[in-house]
Amino acid sequence: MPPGDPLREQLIAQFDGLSGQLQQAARYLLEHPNEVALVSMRELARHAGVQPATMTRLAKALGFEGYNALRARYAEALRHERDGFADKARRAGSSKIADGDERAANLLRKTSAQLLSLCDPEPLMQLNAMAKRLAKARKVYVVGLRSSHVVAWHFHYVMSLLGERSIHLDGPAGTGGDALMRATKNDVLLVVSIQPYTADSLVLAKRAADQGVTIVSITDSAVSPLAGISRHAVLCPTESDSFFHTLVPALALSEALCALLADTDRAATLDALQRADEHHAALNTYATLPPWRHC
Amino acid sequence: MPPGDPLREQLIAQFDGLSGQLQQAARYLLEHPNEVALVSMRELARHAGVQPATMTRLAKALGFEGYNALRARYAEALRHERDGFADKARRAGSSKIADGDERAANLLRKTSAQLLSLCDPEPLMQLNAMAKRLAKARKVYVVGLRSSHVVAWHFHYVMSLLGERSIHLDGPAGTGGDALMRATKNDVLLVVSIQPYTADSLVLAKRAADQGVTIVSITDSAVSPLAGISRHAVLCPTESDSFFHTLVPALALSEALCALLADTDRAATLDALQRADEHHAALNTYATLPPWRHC
DNA sequence: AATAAAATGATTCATGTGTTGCTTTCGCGC
DNA sequence: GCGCGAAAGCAACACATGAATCATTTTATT
Repeated sequence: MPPGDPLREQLIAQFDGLSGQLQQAARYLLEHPNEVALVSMRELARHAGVQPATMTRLAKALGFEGYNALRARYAEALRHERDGFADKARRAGSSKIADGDERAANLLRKTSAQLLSLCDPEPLMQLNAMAKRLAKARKVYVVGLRSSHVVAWHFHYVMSLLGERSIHLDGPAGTGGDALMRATKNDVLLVVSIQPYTADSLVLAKRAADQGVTIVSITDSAVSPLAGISRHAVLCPTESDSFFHTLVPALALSEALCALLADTDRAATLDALQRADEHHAALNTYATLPPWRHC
Repeated sequence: MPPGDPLREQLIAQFDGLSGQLQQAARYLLEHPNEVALVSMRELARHAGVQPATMTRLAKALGFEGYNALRARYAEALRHERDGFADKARRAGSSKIADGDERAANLLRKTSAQLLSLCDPEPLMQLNAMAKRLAKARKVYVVGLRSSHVVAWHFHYVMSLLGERSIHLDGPAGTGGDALMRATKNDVLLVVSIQPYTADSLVLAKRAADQGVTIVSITDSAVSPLAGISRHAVLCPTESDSFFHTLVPALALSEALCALLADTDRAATLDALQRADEHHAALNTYATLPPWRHC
């Protein structure tokens, strides 16, 4: 559909070689590219003032297998128009890549696009609001079970470098939720859960909500069980071509959240990192020095 | 399709009153609004993991005459979104994006680009080679400490769904590395470590290498201490504008690795997932069903 | 525990779809 | 005027689609 689209160019290039009815059909495609995928061929033909068969013939004249192939091409253009970079991304990996490499490349490209989709105004707004709410909490409890453990743990780990406000609800022998008993109305519970939602997470969140604790969540849908009870919910895509859902967008959100929180009090952050640095230096935790030396 | 769309709101509002299959269908509509008008009802139902009839029922539950009316509504939204797209792009830089929004967007965009950079031939090749090596290992030991715990744990979690070849070197009271004592030359140790490299990880890797265990690693540099002793090393970017290094690319690599491994024996994978599914169903682990039902 | 009610799955059906082969029309040189 | 070839219209077909119906399972209620 955009002026630079290769199909559009082809249509224009071949136009003069087409004849009568084909031209009329082609003209309609050029002028109403978005209609193509949204209505049936017969209806499209009616609008274009052309016989249905002409559309089939045009498709073949353009080198497509049949009309459906042409239609699919327009549908694809519609899907990816929002992010015009999609073509760029697709072309990027077009060089000589091996059989199995293509599989991995597709997974990574798709995930990359999902991260970009998080830059839409809506998730950004929620993320920012969540950061503000977390910043003024007395304590921040964090829970994320099973696959979501990845995100919850990472959030807690980073926050624990910055202070002692974060409490990870993840103890052995099922004691994970116990710390919540001391939660107050000034506290916030960050719940991370994506489909399939772990039952324990939901129970814990519900209990906390009843206690008056503010719930914020990183989850995957506006109709997630968490979205209803959350003060703020950031929605992240999780779809993947593999058999499990991807956690990469959720983790990226967690990192962004941590960055925003660290920004709210730069002085305190630097001070905390200084202490952490000294601590780890004394213990020889690291084989090389932490990287925030030169910030 | 936009967050404020009345149909979307209605869908969310009515969601709790819907039942089972209807909810699953509704969820798919919410998460893939642009697909609705672009594919047939039956195909949509397949993607949503739902019977075709369910889509008809959902349409009527939402007050539409039939599915076609619903579909027309989505088609209209698609048409209008594109109209609105023009001026949205026009005032893109100007409008109300809060200060913190830009910060988060920058982080996410940068991370997204880093994922794309993993689609270069070099990392893909390494990743594929690593997957092949892991596929024929007797046991796969996994270690990743501190921030890298995120990646190591995720890899182990997914692999544990697929079988019992994976062993996570992460026990309490410093016993994490003990399992390595039983490692043989037929085993592989996957080490995840980025700067600053945790000393314990390196010690463990060195010991394993001396035992004759094959080392593969996800790390951040060709001159990482791990790269030298690794049979295969996938390098991932970790740079971030925040004070900590990003783990998102490393996690994405882990996911891709898992997908490649799952692909090597599809039958076994599906069988293992079936078992996992039954297990969790019996225990009521999840509040909703795992998503791989309809693959 | 038994029954009713609702939800889900499977089957069937009428309709609309894209396609194809055939007929008709049109343009053009002889 | 007459054939000739390409383009355009037409109608029938095979097939997929959305919807309606009935059977089965699940869930709730008494």
